[in-house]
Amino acid sequence: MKNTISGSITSCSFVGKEDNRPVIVPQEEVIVSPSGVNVGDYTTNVAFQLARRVGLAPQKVAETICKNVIDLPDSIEKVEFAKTGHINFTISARSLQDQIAIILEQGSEYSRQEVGAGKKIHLEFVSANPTGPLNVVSARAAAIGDALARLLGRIGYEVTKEYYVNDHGRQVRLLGESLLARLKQARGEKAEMPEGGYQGEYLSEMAAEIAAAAGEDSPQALSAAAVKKFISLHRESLDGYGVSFDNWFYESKLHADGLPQQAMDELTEKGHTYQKDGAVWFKSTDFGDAQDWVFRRSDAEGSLTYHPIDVAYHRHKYQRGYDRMIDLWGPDHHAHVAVTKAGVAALGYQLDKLDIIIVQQVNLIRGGQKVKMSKRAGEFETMDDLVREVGRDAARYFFLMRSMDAPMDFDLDLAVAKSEKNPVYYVQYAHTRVCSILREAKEREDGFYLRDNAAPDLRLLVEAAELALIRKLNYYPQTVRSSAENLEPHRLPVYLAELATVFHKFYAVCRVLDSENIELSRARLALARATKTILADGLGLLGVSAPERM
RNA sequence: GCCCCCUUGGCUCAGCGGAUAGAGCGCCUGGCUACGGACCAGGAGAUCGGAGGUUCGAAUCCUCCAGGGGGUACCA
Repeated sequence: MKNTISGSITSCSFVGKEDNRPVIVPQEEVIVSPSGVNVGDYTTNVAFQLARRVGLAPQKVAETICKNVIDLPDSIEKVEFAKTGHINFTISARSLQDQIAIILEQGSEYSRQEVGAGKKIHLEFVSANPTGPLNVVSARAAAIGDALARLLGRIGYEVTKEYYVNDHGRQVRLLGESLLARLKQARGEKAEMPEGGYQGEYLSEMAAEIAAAAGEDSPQALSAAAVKKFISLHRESLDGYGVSFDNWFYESKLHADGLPQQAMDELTEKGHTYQKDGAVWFKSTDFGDAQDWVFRRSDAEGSLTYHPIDVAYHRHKYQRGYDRMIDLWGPDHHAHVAVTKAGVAALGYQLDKLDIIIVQQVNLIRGGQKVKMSKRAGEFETMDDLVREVGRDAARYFFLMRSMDAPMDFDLDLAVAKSEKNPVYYVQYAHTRVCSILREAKEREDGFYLRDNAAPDLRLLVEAAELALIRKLNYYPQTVRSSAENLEPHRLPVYLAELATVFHKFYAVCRVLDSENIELSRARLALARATKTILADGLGLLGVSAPERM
């Protein structure tokens, strides 16, 4: 609908001053939604842009444009200019009413758009190390990544969700050594944790089980068994959270194919590395980074650090032919964004295809106090703990409510509260209410559904509350699109909360089931069902359930 | 030191260069003989961290400053 109006504006012309030279309105993004004042459904600022070019006041320009608008689509009831210079468009009631039939017919396809045109997006998220349970930041990233994947899919992208598994290298070896130490300690033998080893209590708890699976007590066998175990635990946690991945990519595969070494050699050949202190450094400062990084250690084997491996991994993504790659990383990887991009650029790949986004920290708040999460055993909250405590719906909704680039306070008390204070219930309750009405309609003798086969007369929906509700429904596709395109899934919960509000207002004012007025009841039932469709679809995109009863 | 993120009512946050900056919580008033009161109506409460700049127009873009957070390993 937005496009239709845009089309009508771009095709109208403005006659300039003395020379009568027609000035065509620029075909830029000129339509914006009105904010604040209730002036119409769409507004445009073209008059401001043209004012200077033609040497007239914006209001005069707006007035002239309004008077010369031609080919106004039927969907627009009126075009007005404001004294500020804005030109406002109001969608006709008729066109709004028709939206209901469209929503009911299209269902979740109502928000389907083809702006992605089948382009392939690679979305990597969570990618936690298989050395411990998933934490709350992983839970945040999982909620966001999963919602983004659905949103991008909805607007026509082909999305691949990938989980990168660090199953190779130093931290894996360390994990095996830590386990061995724990095992020995459990047997009463004297054993020291290796330097920088994994202290977490979960390791002691799992040591015996892992040892049994490993079959032998070598660090190698133990770490392999532990990695396997943690990967399956991660998978379980994510399953319980409703998040699945299309692909689990193992770092060991990169090594098996010799890709990190190859990337390293190539960077050296191209002159992007240098020797210092016995190590090989990559000149990432040449590509805008704040510092250079060691890529090959000075140890006896000349082993590679994490960075060239990650560069190789990203090159592998490029080679797989994605049009765009999006990584969601935790705040602890902050400094690595620049070096990874630098490495990719040094190998000659286009950086504009790659977005590395940092999902910021999560502070758990209980009783108004920050929950302390030290690295010491048992003192950090895992993703499973969180989900167990607040439930999957509240966890996902809370994470998705907030913009991902700001650290967030997660109020545990609010998330568990089964009350009006809890934002996720507010939205779900709207859905439940519709379901309740629909149940009632079925049970009643009035035959709201079965009176006849004719479609309900949507022209009966003329109340302000009814039209306001349809207006909000009509706005849904744009919300989906902007959430997806801007990689800002939090816009959707904001919208859903607004939709719930408009519905609750409608509910307060407009009785849906009225035996005295069957035709109106049927029309309002259609509106209620359309609302249910959008609420359920929106919640579904967020991975949050839309309950029939609460 | 350097890099990144954040700063909007008492609190937690929306806000897409445009009109009178919006929600929720908390606080104060009201509202169920009806399809679920986990709801609705109304009120108080904001010099959008500060100073410059760009612009017809800035919470939004740019620069500087301040405060908060994170990072700055030959760990990942």
